[in-house]
Amino acid sequence: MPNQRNTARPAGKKEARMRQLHQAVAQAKSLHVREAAELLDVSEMTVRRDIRENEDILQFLGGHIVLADDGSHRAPYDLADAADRKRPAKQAACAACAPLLRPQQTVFLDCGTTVAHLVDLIPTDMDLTVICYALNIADMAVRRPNIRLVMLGGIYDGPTASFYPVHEDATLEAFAINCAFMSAAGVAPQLGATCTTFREAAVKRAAMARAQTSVLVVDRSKFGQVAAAAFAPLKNFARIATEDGLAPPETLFG
Amino acid sequence: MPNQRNTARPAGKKEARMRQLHQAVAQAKSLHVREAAELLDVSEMTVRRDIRENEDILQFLGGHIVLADDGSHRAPYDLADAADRKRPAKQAACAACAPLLRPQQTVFLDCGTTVAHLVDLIPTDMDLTVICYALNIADMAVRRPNIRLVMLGGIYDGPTASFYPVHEDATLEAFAINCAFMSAAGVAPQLGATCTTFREAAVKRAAMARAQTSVLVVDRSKFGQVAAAAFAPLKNFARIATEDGLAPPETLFG
DNA sequence: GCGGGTGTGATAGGAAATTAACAAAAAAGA
DNA sequence: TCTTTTTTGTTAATTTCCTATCACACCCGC
Repeated sequence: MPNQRNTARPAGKKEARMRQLHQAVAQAKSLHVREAAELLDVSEMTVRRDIRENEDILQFLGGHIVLADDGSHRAPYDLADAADRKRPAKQAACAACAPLLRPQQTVFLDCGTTVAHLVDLIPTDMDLTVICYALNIADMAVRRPNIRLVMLGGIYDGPTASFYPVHEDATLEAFAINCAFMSAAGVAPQLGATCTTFREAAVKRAAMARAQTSVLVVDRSKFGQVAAAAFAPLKNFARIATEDGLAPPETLFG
Repeated sequence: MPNQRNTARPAGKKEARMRQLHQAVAQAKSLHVREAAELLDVSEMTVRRDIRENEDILQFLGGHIVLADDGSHRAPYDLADAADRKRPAKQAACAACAPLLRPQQTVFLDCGTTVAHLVDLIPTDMDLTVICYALNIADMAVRRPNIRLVMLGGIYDGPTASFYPVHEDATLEAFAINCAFMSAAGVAPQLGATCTTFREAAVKRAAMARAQTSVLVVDRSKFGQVAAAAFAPLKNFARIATEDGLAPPETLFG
């Protein structure tokens, strides 16, 4: 299986085209096939083929190319990441922890594409307060009239589509969080849950500190991975949700 | 002028349909004509006609209905408001104050659809720090790699698509604003610039307090109007930008 | 009840987009 | 170098969308 490369990326013309296309579409919000073809200097047919092979990244909408899936991943520009992302697994993990949602509760939703799927699983008649700091999450939550949305502001970071506080942020202190749904770039037995940047870790820790319960939502491909910034030992999570369902952290890693 | 009703609204079948359609599209982000037709229980042809008459609200994109103008006004759900909005005037007002932008500056962009057009007028090679608290502004600014975006967080308010702080917000205090581009619901000689809610006024005042210069960006239809919350006398603005260009506040209202 | 107007539905023509199939070109491997 | 495989371009056929036109139903004023 030659598609098992998650680190080095030996170019590949297709991938380069998709990357450029994705950036152009993200910027313009929609691009006509014809324009895309001459931008990439290939035939219209090739553009169609490229997009069909990455249907979960870009999509056709009547001759125009748009971001797929309500642009819920407008954030992860990198197609290497985009390609290895397993959306079904992430959705399944979210489905596993959706039953934890209770009406009138306040929940924290972490950044990334994983917990974003949780928004779709909130019943349309369940009143809920959602606290987030990622733009893709906010974008989705805003469409739900039954959700009271609270956003933590700060400086925008493109790769995570999130805002990071410039000082200490007092917003979180105004809320008591019933359940924090956290994502992670890596999950390992000793190092616990890790993410890529330290300021991201700081926000995560702040949220978990104010949460009654924390749930880690990851697909199993994150197991054994380690990223630069550790933000919580596994003991701090009441449950870990994966595509295989909810499990207490002790039962993982033997 | 029978379109001067901003409170009572005597139904109108078309208007009711558009309202429902707009809500459905805002929620689903895109809706096929066929689905829309059976949702409204009218013919496909009627849906097309409805949308063509309100092209600045909803738009066709190859058989699918999407929010017009990149969803930059995802906020103002109310079609009565949406109908009276004059986009060209607002764009012209923004064009008038675009020359005030300087590289490396920090600017504040107020909420609403008016100053949103200013984002489109920022040259793609001009590095700029933009501070905002409205989701539609953030949505647009994020697409520009040359913009450093700062967002003020808080509780989301649907009608203005903005976030209002839960406590005092320390974020603004970390920045020095070169120019604040403000919007208003009304502009009147004695009462100055007014907006609809008091918490909106509070944010506006806080921003202007930290700004070297403030510019009021409005179309002339706002002149003589008065809303509930006054946030600044006209003297506090260095310039007022309308579709007729930039003018000092003294020259208006004789 | 009788026109005039408006709003709505149905049909057909043309334009555009999507698909499929095949040929040419490029890349990879032996 | 030659073959094999992959990738790309072209063309044609099919489907889909868009527009225009006409016909019918409804509402109002007279």
